Amino acid sequence: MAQKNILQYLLLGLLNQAPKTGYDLKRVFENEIGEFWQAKHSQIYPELKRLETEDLITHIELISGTKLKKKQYTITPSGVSYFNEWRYSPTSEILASKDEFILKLYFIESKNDQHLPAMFAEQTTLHTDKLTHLLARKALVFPNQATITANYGHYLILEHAINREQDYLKWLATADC
Amino acid sequence: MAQKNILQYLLLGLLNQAPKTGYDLKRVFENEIGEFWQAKHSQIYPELKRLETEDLITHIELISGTKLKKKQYTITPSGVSYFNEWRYSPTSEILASKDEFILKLYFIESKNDQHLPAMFAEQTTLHTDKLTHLLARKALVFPNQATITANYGHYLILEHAINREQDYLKWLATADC
DNA sequence: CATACCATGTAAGTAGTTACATGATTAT
DNA sequence: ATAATCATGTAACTACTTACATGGTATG
Repeated sequence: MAQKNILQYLLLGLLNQAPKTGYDLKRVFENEIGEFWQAKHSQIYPELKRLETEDLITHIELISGTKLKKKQYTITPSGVSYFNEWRYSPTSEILASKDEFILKLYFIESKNDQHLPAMFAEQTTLHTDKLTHLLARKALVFPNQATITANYGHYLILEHAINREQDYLKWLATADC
Repeated sequence: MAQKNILQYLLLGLLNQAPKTGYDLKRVFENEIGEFWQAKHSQIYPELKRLETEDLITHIELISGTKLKKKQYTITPSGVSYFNEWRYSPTSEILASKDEFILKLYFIESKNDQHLPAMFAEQTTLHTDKLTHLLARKALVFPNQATITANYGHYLILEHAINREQDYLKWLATADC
């Protein structure tokens, strides 16, 4: 995945919602959008610096407590238009999803391979755990209609993640026999 | 995706089925397993060279026509055991699927956003085309039960890809309203 | 005879991970 | 006081893409 620099748009989009620090952004990747994009702090901090040199964002320094410095980034007007350009442009390519389990399945030669049941059982556990976690998050973050309306995009993405796990589990159940 | 070198296992697994040239391998990525892993020839050829220095594969030179040289790679016994180690080891981590469309959705603020219908329509077209293509491939490659039995892993992976597109389309249909 | 495909390679660059490094604050 | 978390950064490396480069073969 070395080509489009989608990270920059995500950072701009997140800063377009509200000013944030690098650490705040890092946490968004760990939580809400982590299901569909990952970024470590070691990638986020340099990218924020680069975006600032491009005048797409600016920062001010805040002090937490007595001496802990943090940089709060804000999107600039040109940052907003650069973000909107991406946001409302066609999304033609379906980005690759890589699935190591499916690849291992590819090398199975027979329906009766003795390893198949254990492999399916393992994935079922894994995806069940993930689904449970996502459902718990949904219940926590969206307890009522007002919270959904206030964070509609986040809701959509979480719903999609839940849907994806449910379908994956359904496939595991039917494929394994 | 910079960490596990899954490509090496895929190359070994494919050579474990039968000896192949780099170009043969390149085509497998374009066709059968391209739905779940991608690799360009510029990544495949150097990796084959590396695997040979590790004594996991060897090659002989063949001549096509009168002078076109090609290298046919064969897996070695240590290559087979290295492959099997991966193949039958637990697959604990669910690898990230990156979806640019879902990320764009994340930044939608309201259910009534005027851009939503066009965005969903575009994705519906995209995934419908992909599904059509996959179904055509299935009909072509697996015309009868014998072809399924002979390439069971390939069948499983293609079925999963079809299933995934169907579920994605189902979600697009219900989420868009 | 030209186009598409077969066949192999390298170079340069971008994206992303892991590890190294440091220090402050909050909760237990 | 100690562990978890807040907060920011860089260095080294691996994975992957795009572009450059070359030449043979088969089909119409």
